[in-house]
This record gives sequence, structure tokens and C-alpha cells, in this order.
Amino acid sequence: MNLTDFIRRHIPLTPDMLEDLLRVITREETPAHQVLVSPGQYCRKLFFIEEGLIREYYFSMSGKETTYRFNTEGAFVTVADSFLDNQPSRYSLETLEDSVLYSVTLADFEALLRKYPLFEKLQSLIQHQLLLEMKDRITALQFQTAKERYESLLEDQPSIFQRVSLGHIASYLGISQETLSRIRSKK
Amino acid sequence: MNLTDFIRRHIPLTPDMLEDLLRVITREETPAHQVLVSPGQYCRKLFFIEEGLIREYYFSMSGKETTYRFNTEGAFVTVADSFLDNQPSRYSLETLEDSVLYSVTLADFEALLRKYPLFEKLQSLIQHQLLLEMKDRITALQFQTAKERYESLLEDQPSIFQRVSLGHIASYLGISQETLSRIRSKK
DNA sequence: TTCGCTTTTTGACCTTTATCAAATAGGTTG
DNA sequence: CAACCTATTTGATAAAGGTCAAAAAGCGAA
Repeated sequence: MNLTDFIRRHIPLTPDMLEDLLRVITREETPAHQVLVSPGQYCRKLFFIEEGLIREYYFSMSGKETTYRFNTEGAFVTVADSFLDNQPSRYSLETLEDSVLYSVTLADFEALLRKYPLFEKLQSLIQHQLLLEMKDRITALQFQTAKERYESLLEDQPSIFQRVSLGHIASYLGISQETLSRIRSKK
Repeated sequence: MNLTDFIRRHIPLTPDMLEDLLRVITREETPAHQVLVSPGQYCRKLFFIEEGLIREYYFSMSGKETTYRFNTEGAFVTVADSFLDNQPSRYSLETLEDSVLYSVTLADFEALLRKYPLFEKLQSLIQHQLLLEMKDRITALQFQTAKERYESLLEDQPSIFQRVSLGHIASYLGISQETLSRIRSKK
């Protein structure tokens, strides 16, 4: 999924807009298992995934690692709290596959928004999707069983199971790897 | 906490802005245990709580009720997915105490944003706080124990325990009321 | 103060999930 | 193919939390 195609799905891109957009975005090819952001660092970029997979994760006080979210082709990714508020990140980002990414800095993105208010439509679209997804996630973690959450993920992002190791998926679901393995074998 | 005072904390309010603001907001005094939004309804208002407490909750397929969030004085409240995307709400809102609320419709709020771009600062402030809070909540539900989540709530919103019944708090924490009661007694 | 209602606590038991350890399966490289 | 490394599964046991039922505590109204 190409970034400009993606944008065109939601807003019409004039030649001027496209030119200014291309001026501020950077294309980068990143190998698998590359850490893009570590705890304490500033996440200064908003990424768009043209190809590949990025995992956002978190270290608990005990050093245990938990997957916060998987992002695949067509997704915008950043460590929101760090990027938006210019704070050191508590989360990490890493590629789990060879990836093709586009990135833009906050300043450039905001300049784009000011020059072409139409981009705000795109921004609010992304924000609203994110918000809805987070709400669903919270209610799921609150009252669904591990098996139900597993089945939801299987339905929503089936490809994840081919692309990501069980341990990462288990921590995303909030359960241990062994429990996930047992849920799977009973099907 | 007064709405205009709240706003003044973050952005300077000119007399013009204030006048236009007052023109679009409605003050309402709502008794306790009043349902403001039910599933299937459209949530057309953004509320500001001057006084009182609003609970946002959710019915699972089995009819079980889960508290999604508590909101108190100084908070902006709405059913985000319904308000922003003009969809029927899957969540409910109810007052748990006699409350003094201010409300504004989406159209009026957007008109205000267009006329005074400074209000965007307020908007993004609210959105960012919400986002951060939701992220924390997700990671907490993912890998913290019930006791740890209880302790976090006790630290972040101690007054909730004086104001809300245990059942509501338990579902907010993702545990049964009995478990919460046992956690409390062991302290 | 007592009755009735609601909320919270307690007890017994059961289910789910975590943890630790070991076995197995899969893949990669020499 | 063999050796090695990593990921996944399996088994045994323990801990956490759920469920159901009943008791106790709070609280308002008569």
C-alpha cells in the first residue's frame, strides 16, 4: 500500500499538495528486527508502513516485555505520547520484518496541516480510528476471557499469526505464551 | 471547577471568545442516577463537568455491565465514537451524583474552532491526555495484577472510592466485586 | 428503634491462567 | 545429514480470580 494512494483514498491530492508532501517525507528501507525507538529516546517521526510490520512494546518495572500493538501495511505508526508531546518515550518500536517506511517530522506535518487544512480530515480520520480501537481494546481486556480475545484477533488480523512469534502475540493478548499455545491446540 | 476558569488555565480568553463560547454552551443541573446516553442513541453533546460524576459503561453480549471510565469535576465527557463519527453509541453515560454540566454540540464546537484556532490548543490538550490515559490503561490491563491496578487507582483517583460503589469500581478494574473486596480487606 | 433495602464482606469451591521445567518441533548452517 | 539454535508444545503444580450463596454491615424511612 503506497502512501500517496492511501491518502488519495480519503482526500483529493492536488499537484501542489503532492509536491509539498513529497518534499517532507522520507522513504526508508529498514531490515527486520531493527529498533526504531528505545525507552528514553524521543520519537520524532510519524511513520507510514508501505510494507512490513512494526511492533510497539513496553518494559514493565520487572523488565518483562509486553507488546502494546502490531502495525502492518497501510498503518501510521509513532509513539504517540512521545511524538505529540515531545517527551521521552516509555515505549519501543521495532520492525519484525524487512519494512519500507515513510516518515515525517511533527514540525513538517504541522506545516502541511496549516498550508492545506484538508489534511486535517486525514488526521482526524487516523485519530478517530485509533481512539475507537483503543476503546474496544480496553473493554476487551476488561471483561473478555483470553480465548475470546484470541478469537477476536484471529478474526481481525489473521495474518498476524503467520508473521509474528507466539510470545509477542501472547503478551499482546495479556496472557502467557503457554496459555496461548494451549488455546490454539484445542481447536 | 468552572468551565471558563478551566479554559483560561490553558489559553487566554478574549471578551469576544468568551461571548461566543457562552452563546453555544448550555448549563444543565442533572440529578444523580440519570442516564444521559443509552446504547443505540446518538451522543450529540460534549459535556464538561463543573460538579459531579459521570460513569461511562458498556453492556457485554451476555448483558453484563462494565464500567469503562469515571469522569469527575474538570473533565470533558462524551461517548467519543458516537459524538465524533455520528454513530449510534454502544456505550452509556449516567450521572452517579447530582451534577452541574455544560454541554456543546459538535457543530457549535467546530464552528468555534474555525473562528478561534486557539481553541485547537485546548482540543489537542484534551485529546493527548485521553490518549496517554488510554495507553496506560491498556498496558495496565495487559500485564498488571488486579492488586496492582487497584493500587494505581487508589493513587490516581482516591476520591472515587468514597463516591462510587464497589461493583462499579470492580468492573472498571476488570475484576469481580468479591475479589476487590478481598484485596481491600488485606490492607 | 426497627423494618426493609442495598451494599459489602466472607466462605467454600471451582475454573482459568501463570509458572517452571522439560520435551518436541522447526529451521539454519556447516 | 548432523549439530545447533530458537520457537513451540506439553506436563505438573501453584496462584489468582470467578461464582454462588449466605452473612454482615450500612442506611434511610416509618
